[in-house]
Parts: sequence; structure tokens; C-alpha cells
Amino acid sequence: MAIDHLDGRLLQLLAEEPRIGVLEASRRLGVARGTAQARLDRLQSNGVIRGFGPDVDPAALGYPVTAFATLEIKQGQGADVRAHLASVPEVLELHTTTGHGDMLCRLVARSNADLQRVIDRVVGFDGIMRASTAIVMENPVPLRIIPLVTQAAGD
Amino acid sequence: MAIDHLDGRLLQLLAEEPRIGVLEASRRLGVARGTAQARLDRLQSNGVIRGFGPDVDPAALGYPVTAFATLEIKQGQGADVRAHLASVPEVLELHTTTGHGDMLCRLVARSNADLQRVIDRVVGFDGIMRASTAIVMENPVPLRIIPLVTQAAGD
DNA sequence: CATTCACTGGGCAAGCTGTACAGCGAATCA
DNA sequence: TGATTCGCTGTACAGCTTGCCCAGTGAATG
Repeated sequence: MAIDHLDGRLLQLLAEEPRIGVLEASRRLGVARGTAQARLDRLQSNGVIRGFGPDVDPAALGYPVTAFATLEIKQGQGADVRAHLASVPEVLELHTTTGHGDMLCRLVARSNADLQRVIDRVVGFDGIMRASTAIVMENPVPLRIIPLVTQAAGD
Repeated sequence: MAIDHLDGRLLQLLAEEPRIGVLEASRRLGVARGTAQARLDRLQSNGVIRGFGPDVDPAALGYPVTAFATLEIKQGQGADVRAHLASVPEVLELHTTTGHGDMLCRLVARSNADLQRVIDRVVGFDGIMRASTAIVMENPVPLRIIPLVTQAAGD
């Protein structure tokens, strides 16, 4: 569960240069290949590493607009709303939260005009009472994990 | 920039089973290896695929609590606030947005109690006027891209 | 008709992966 | 103290993949 310094450096290496294999990683870390392999296997079976899926950029796919929508849901309609949102490709992520809204979702769209279409589709569903949307202008800190890994590794 | 059906299927394959290589992918797609390789290269130089970094689960690292914080910033303090937030490992993501708040950030913490520490650290900075936090309870739709890829590929 | 482009199918050397094994030092425990 | 367990090292091997190259084909372009 907890990771040590070597795990941290391994993750960092893989994050920076995903193309390197276990052998190259072991060389850079100054450990035997078997060790690097064992650590990597452990991280994966621990669930620390979920996978190595391709990191796809929605903007490059033609969806340069990102927005976050806070949704207010009718009591007891949660499951239906979740299923509805899951069926919309432009909904990249959905969370249920405490606080003012009940759900928070990340949307993408082809343009600001297209965002209107997406929002209409998202909120055009019976269980959703209100939605408030915040359009993303800049992304000063893109989704990252390495600083946290470094901290967890006890640096 | 736009991707076709073959690109879509390739991305889908890589997302489902990242461990398979180009050769195996080409076999499953029923195309020559060179083709799969060329498509993959193109997707990467296009920026559609940003990389293949390990997908690390913060929960498995000991940070099971996720929250979103909406921040209100003093005029003209944006740059300082961004730098401040970037320096906090528990800040996984930061966006500047339109709407009620000025910024939206994703936080993780070791526990609800620990979240208080993180929030204090995040908002304990001069340029930040107000923060409102929503704790994530459930994540019905984890960050995903494949449905969008499928749509972009023209299915 | 000539050209360009993407794809095919093949081949090669180099390198990596998966797996196995014996040896070693540190920590644990009776 | 002595035995055991555990993780790491160094090594080895077969099998496979990668990166690269080439010639040929079919479709689209000009």
C-alpha cells in the first residue's frame, strides 16, 4: 500500500518517459532488472498503477472547450441521472459531491456554441433540476500525480 | 487532426489493453504492422496521444479523499495564486474558469481530517479571498475518453 | 498518364520480456 | 544463537517485438 523511495522514482521515471521498458528503468535506477520488474508488478497488483492507457487530448480530437457543470438532482433520481450522464460521450467525468450541488461533471465540446448543445443534452433530463456551468479558460496545472507520488514516497 | 475509424479502434484497443504492442494491435485490427505503427506515430505527433504515462490511483497511495474547491481570487493576484497552488502536491489539477468562482481545483487528502489541512494550506495564501469545497462521495463516471474517441471516429 | 499516398507483406539485426536459478545480506522469530 | 524468510543481485536462455528497410499494389490526384 505505502510506497517507498524506489517505487517513487520508478513511477517518476515511467511518467516522464513512458516508452522506456523495465530494463532501461532498472538501469537508470541502478537496480537489477528483477527488482524493477518486481516493484512494477507489485505497484500494479496493489492498484497503485491502474494501467498505462494512452493519454488522449480532447482538444486534439476536436473538443477544445472544457467546462465543469454543477448539477442539482431531484431526490431519488440519482441512479437515473448517473445512467443518463454516462451515456453522453462529452461527459468525461462525473462525481457526486457534498455541498451546494449534488453532482459535478466535466464536459468537453467542439466550441462554445457546441457547449450549449452538450449542456442541453446533459440537463435535458427529468431528474435534473438545475445546472450551473463554469467554462474553463486556462489550465495552469494539468492533471498531475508526480508531486503527490514524491510526497507519498517520503521525500 | 480528425481521426478515422481505424484510429478510433486503435485507441480503443490501447485503452483496453495497454500492454499489447504494435504488432499485437495490428493483428487484432487486421492490418499490417507498418500501418498500425504509422497510425500510432501520427496520433502521437498530432498530439492526440499525449503519452502513455502510468495511471496512478491516489487512493492506493493513501489519499482516498477527493474534493473540488472553487476559489475566488483577488484581482491581479492570479499568477501568484497559480504558483502557490502548483506548489501543493495535493492539488492535482487547477483550472481558471468563468462563472461564480475564478478557479477550480481538484484536491486529494488522506482523510476528511487531512482535507482540512490541505484546504488550509491551499487557501492560506494572500490572493485567495474565498473558497468553497465540495467533497467527492462517489465517482459514477471515472475520467474516460473512449466514448468521445468513438464519437470523433465517426461511429 | 504520371505522381503521390497509404497500405501490404516480407526480412533483418538488435533489443526487450518473461522466466528461472543460485547466492547474499538483513530482518524476524523460536 | 541458529533457522527461516524476504528482497535484491547477477546471470542465463528462448521467444518475441521493435525499429528499420524495401518492393509492390491500388486508389486518388493533378
